[in-house]
Amino acid sequence: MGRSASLLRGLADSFRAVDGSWPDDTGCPILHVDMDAFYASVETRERPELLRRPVVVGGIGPRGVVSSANYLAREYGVRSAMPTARARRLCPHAVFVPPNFGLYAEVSRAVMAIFREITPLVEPLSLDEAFLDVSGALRRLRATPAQVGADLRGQVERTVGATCSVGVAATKFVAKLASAMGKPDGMVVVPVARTVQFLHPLPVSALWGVGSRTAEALDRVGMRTVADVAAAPLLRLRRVVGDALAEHLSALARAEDPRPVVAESAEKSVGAERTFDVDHHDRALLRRELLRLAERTAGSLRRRGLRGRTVSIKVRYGDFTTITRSRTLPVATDVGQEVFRAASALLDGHVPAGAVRLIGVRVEQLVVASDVGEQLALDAREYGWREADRAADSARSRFGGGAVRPASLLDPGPRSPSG
DNA sequence: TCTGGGGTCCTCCCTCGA
DNA sequence: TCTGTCGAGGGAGGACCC
Repeated sequence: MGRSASLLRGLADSFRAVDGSWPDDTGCPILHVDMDAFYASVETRERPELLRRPVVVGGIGPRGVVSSANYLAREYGVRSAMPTARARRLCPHAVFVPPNFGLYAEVSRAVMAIFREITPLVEPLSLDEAFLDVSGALRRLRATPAQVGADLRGQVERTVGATCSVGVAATKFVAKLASAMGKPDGMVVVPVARTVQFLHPLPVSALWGVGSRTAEALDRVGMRTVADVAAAPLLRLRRVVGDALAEHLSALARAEDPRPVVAESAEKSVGAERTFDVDHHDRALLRRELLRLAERTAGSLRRRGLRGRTVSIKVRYGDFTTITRSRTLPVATDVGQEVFRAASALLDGHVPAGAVRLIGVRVEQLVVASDVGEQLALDAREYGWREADRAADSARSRFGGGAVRPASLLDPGPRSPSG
């Protein structure tokens, strides 16, 4: 461990909750709760024989990547987003499991229900993490935020049999950093008065919105820590990362993050994509896959009670160059055939030939279906397809997902990691 | 090392109408 | 009638997050 790493470790330890005591949590109503190696934990819970074995959840095909790895697998260098093939080389004796998102969603619902018993102000970020604003619940619970966090951790473990880590702070950004420092199975509390001391030694990549590209750009001008960003004049930062990101990073680096915990937020787009096991040139095959993805996307829209106006397709070639093409429809739709027609026209008219690695469909500019009603502009053809889609949805809910599908999809299609 | 899938947000460029 | 400007909205691409 290098000097700066051990410095950070020492810093984290000074904020950690140990044996029922923790730093001053006055004015720290924001909790960030993050399940530890969530998918791998759920798999282990379902299959106790996996206990004490390295477990890797991810795509098991030749182009799969790791979604989650338990801490035993991480000791071998396995990380999420790593190609599964590399994970196999690093840890050949690990158990590799394909993801079961239905199961994870079910466990996630149980976890979120625990959070909502504490406060209605729960903002889920994904299946395995959420922000909670407990400021309104403290009096009722007769507890401080850190006590709420400690109780919640026990309750989650007893109810779903998996551990979580909690960050307690005055703002969302700091609470999120704190929970990451608490991992695994720990809690970190960042007192208001020590927030800057907590933030400033961290690398710029700790800032929300700084990935590898932005970190490189900041490094080129000598900004390597959060303290460097906090001290930088806004004009200089703007020149490096653009106006919006500069404002955002400068505020975060100075511990300013006024974003509230928002219990519900409207979805902006819905889509589906697929990476093939091998690259494909065949347009007929690509079009069939596009139909499958369009039907899946439209199904997701209908389940959510949404329709969308803009249909976009994404094509990634074998050399990883990626293009997107989009078209805005006159009226919003949730009909698979309508989405497919737009997507197919984009593929035929705007996508150069080549070896295609990935193809995807996305629908944007979403509106709530019940707000739209049956549009007057709807022509007889689309009305017919919508009725057909509804009948198919109802058959699928009774007889299973594969019960109804377009005739052109009756052949199994090209193989992929996701099936 | 060789890069999934589902998303959000930002920037830049272009077109169109006022 | 022609030209310039400005803002809105669409489209494309990229970075980022989990």
